This record gives sequence, structure tokens and C-alpha cells, in this order.
Amino acid sequence: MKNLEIAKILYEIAEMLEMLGIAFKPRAYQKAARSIEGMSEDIVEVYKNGKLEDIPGVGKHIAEKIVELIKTGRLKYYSDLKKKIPVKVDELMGISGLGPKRIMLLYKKLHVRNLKDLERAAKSHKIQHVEGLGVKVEEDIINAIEFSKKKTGRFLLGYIMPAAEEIKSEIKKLDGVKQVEVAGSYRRRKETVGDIDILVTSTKPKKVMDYFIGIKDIDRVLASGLSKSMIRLKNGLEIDVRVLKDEEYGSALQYFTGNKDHNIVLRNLALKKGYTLSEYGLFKLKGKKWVAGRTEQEIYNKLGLQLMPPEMRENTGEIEAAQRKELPRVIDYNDVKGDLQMHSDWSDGVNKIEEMVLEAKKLGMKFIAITDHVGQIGIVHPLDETRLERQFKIIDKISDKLGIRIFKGAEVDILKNGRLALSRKMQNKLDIVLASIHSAFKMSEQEMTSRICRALEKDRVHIFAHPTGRLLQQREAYAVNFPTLFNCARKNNVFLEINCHPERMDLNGELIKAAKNVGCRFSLGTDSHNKEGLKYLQLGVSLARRGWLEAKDVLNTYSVDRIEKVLKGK
DNA sequence: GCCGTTTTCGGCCCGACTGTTTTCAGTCG
Repeated sequence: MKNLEIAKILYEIAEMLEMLGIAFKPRAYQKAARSIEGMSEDIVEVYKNGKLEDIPGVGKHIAEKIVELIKTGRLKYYSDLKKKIPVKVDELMGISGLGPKRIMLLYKKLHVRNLKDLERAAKSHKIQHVEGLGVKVEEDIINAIEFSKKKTGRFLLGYIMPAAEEIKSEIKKLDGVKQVEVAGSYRRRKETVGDIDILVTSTKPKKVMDYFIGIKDIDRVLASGLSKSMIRLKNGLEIDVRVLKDEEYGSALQYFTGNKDHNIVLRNLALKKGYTLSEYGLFKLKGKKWVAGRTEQEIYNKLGLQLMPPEMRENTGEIEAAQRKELPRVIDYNDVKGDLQMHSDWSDGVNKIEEMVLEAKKLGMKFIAITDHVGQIGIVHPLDETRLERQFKIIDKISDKLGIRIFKGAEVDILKNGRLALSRKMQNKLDIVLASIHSAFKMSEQEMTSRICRALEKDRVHIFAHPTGRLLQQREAYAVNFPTLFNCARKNNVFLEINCHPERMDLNGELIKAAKNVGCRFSLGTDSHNKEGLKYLQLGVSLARRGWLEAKDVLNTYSVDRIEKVLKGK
């Protein structure tokens, strides 16, 4: 059983307990589910090590239930609950406006067990007659069902960034606006974003809202007032705008940036120190006197914490580190000087090498690496040794002409047997060798791990590219043993790539953190296949920050001379 | 059911919004 499956069952138990009107227990199950959902270790391993009760929110009883699930794949407590409430809770919970209580009410009064029953009940107008509900609730349910049918789920950070930044900069230009920030998981730079929260301080709120509800590509205005408005774009993305007072801007920014677990810990910390914290500010518990809220800095400091970048706020140890004043000074967006993976029209890229280089220069890069494919996947037009040698000459010419260091690289397939698809002699002629998996994804964990480690040990590999092979919302990562892989990379001086492509963002923050803890170093590559892709370099910096990396951990922050030395060392 | 700088019992994050409530419950973030 995987972490997510177990978390899902615990969530469902929480919902069913809530339907039964049981107090507090649901929250306990939710907390455990959230911990397990966000954990990087395999829960089966945690169980084998006897550490289940070390998971926050997991005590004796929930641990017993997890053990039963792992051992038998079933849970009597869960199936008993399901017998008592034969309703597809997860399905109905997906309908916004429905929670455990209303689901229970609809089941009792109208025998609604699933989405189909719900739709039938709503469309035959039975819901409006249920006591406690009404016409508006029924309408909302019908709308929510329609929406859930075409809902695409979360959005890839890189792809919604332009829209979010444009709205932000347009609001900034409006008369009366002082501060604007996009909060939420967007500000934490999570790989996928559910919706967008924009916070504004302005002396003229109406101007902000008038602009906002008139944005092009609006599908629906979901709510509109002077302090808060909500819209949905045609692509399904929901955006909220809140106009705030100056003295609550910092606390609102803190609150809406989250994440939820981080905020819960912060609020508890506030309580222990005799304060109460909300999006309106930090207040004395007694007398509710306002203490702080103008900036995030004041709030964190009042709570005895260093201020941390939004990317770190996931309740994975950052609060404890901030208490001890031991937060790392994470890499800055300006620290990165170049891009170490991109493709040209020599393999499967769109643009010529020169076009890629010009774009990189335009973005202020001091170096890049051209890393076209080498291997056996025909569709990417891989280079053979003859073409590689020809490419070297072209690169030298362009490099001279444009005055930027271009590393001669290649992204070489790691074959099924762990050998690179390029001779050692040719590897030695390259400035930089990236190795990666592009075939036979379905190996066992053990086979895949030794396949990769063989390549990193025996060949001249500088960078192991897109280390998990995942494609966000498209393809799961292949199975690999990370501790073994990370140790192998460190021992063989192989940099782990943080792939900046919006659909990859691979490694993620948690794995970066784990790899750094065993001493690994990292390299950023946009994996661009056209010149527009180069701007995503900052997504890799976001991941690095989510993984607590400092500039010195990342190859792309070095000077050209120093990079050359590092590369020649192999 | 969990948990502890008010610790083994008695609390459990906080506030807005919405609708249907005439004083509040449910949902959401």
C-alpha cells in the first residue's frame, strides 16, 4: 500500500466520522492523513522500522489501523463505517458546497449515495425541499456538478505564471494601489497550483475590483465585493482578489501563503506565547490588542522566528530551524548565471543553436550548454558521433561571434543495461555529459537503481538529468531507490539535475532536501526545446529554494572558470 | 484520536461567507 492510498482512506474515515456527528476524531484522522500524504519516505518502510508513531498525528490507534492496511490491504474499522454509510463520500466531497453534514442529510432524506443520485435529486428539485437547504443550495449543486464534469484539476505553475504576473502588474499600475502580491501555493512555487490568491492594498478598492472583474478570458464572476472578489477564467482557473488595510497586509500575506500545516503550527506557537494569529494580524490573547501585521517580518519575529522565504513554508522543519536561527541562506533568483540543458534543431529542438544563444544572452546568461540528444530514440533525431563533431565546430564559431561561453554537451541515453549510448572516447571530447533515462521505464526498483548507478560509476557523467523521470499530471516517476542513487551520485561527483521544465520540475523540493542531506550537489537545466523555454530557469531556482539549497550547492551559480575546472575534473 | 514549556486529562486554528437561521450551521480556505 502506498502513502497516498492510506492517506485517502484516513481522509475518508475522517469524513465519515464527521457525518456521524463525532467531534474531534475527524480532525485527528485528517492530521494523520495530511502527514502521510506529504511524507517522502515510503510508509511501508516506516512501518518496518517501527516508526509509525513518529509520524505527526499518528498515535497508537491510527498506527494499528495502518499496520492492518499494510498487512492485509483492508481495514475492518473502515469497512464497518462504509457499511453504516453506504455513500461514495469522496465523490460527493468533490462537489463544492457539499461537506460531510450535507452529504449525510441528503443520504438520510433523499437516499443520495453518489454523484448520479445527487444530480437526479437536484434536477428534480427535491433538494430545495429538504429542511435546512433551499433553492440556492440546489442551484449551487447543479452548477458545481456541471463544473466538476469539465474540471481539469490543478494547473502547472510554469504555464499559469505569465497570466498571474500580468494581472499583478496591471493591478500595480492602477491609481491608489500600494502593494500587490500573489499569495498561495503560487507564492510557495509549488509545481502545481489549484487557484490564485491576489492581495492588494489600495486607497481605491473599487478601481481594483472594476479592473479585476473585467479581465479578458473570464468565464464567470463568482463573487464580487469591495474587499473580496472571485472570478473563474475560461480555462477553469479561479482567481481571488482581496483588498486589505495596510496594517493587515503582512498578516494576510502570511496567512494566504500558507501552507495550511505551516499556519497551524504558527498559530499554536502564537497561542503558547499569549497571542492569537489570524489573517488580520497578531493580537494579544488578553484584550485582543493588535501587536503586528504590517509585514510578515514583524509577525515571524514576534513569534521568535526568523523570516523564511515562502518556498520553505511547508512545515517540514523550517519553523524549528527558524526558532534555532539556523535557516540556511537559500539561493537567490539572481544567483544563477546560465542554463545547463537545452536542445537545438540538431536533435528535437525547434530553434537553431544561434537563436538559443541569442535568447540566453537576452536573458542575461553568462554561459549555456547545448545538450542535444544522443541515443537510440529515433523520434528525437539523436546525434551520432560524426554529427556531434560537426556541431562542435559550429558551436565554436557562434561562441566566438557572440562572446558567450557555450559548453559542448550532450544528453546521452542510459541504455537498459546501464551503459551510455556514446563511446567513452567521444564522452571525453565533450565539455559536459548529461545522462538520463528515456526508455524502459517499467523496471523494478532494484534493476533501475543499478542501471543508473552503473552509468554514473563507469562513465564520464557530469549530470544526471531529470532524475525521477516524472511528467507532471502525465506520467509517474520510475521506481528507483533514492538513498542509493543519491549516495552513488555523491561518491562519483555527479551533479543531480533540477530540471526546470514546467512539466517536469524534477527533482522536487523534498527529494532535493534529502539529496543535499547526504552531500549531493545540483545543476539547473531548462531542458528547453525552443527559445521560449529558457525563461523557465527560475522554476528550477524555486525548486532549489523549496529544497533549502544555498548558492554553493548549485553549479549554475559558479563562474565560467570554476565550472570549467569542475567539468575537467572528470 | 492525538498530544503536552498550562503534560496523562482536557483541550483541539481561525474567521468569513452563504443561506435560511431569526441566533446559527455548514462550508471553505
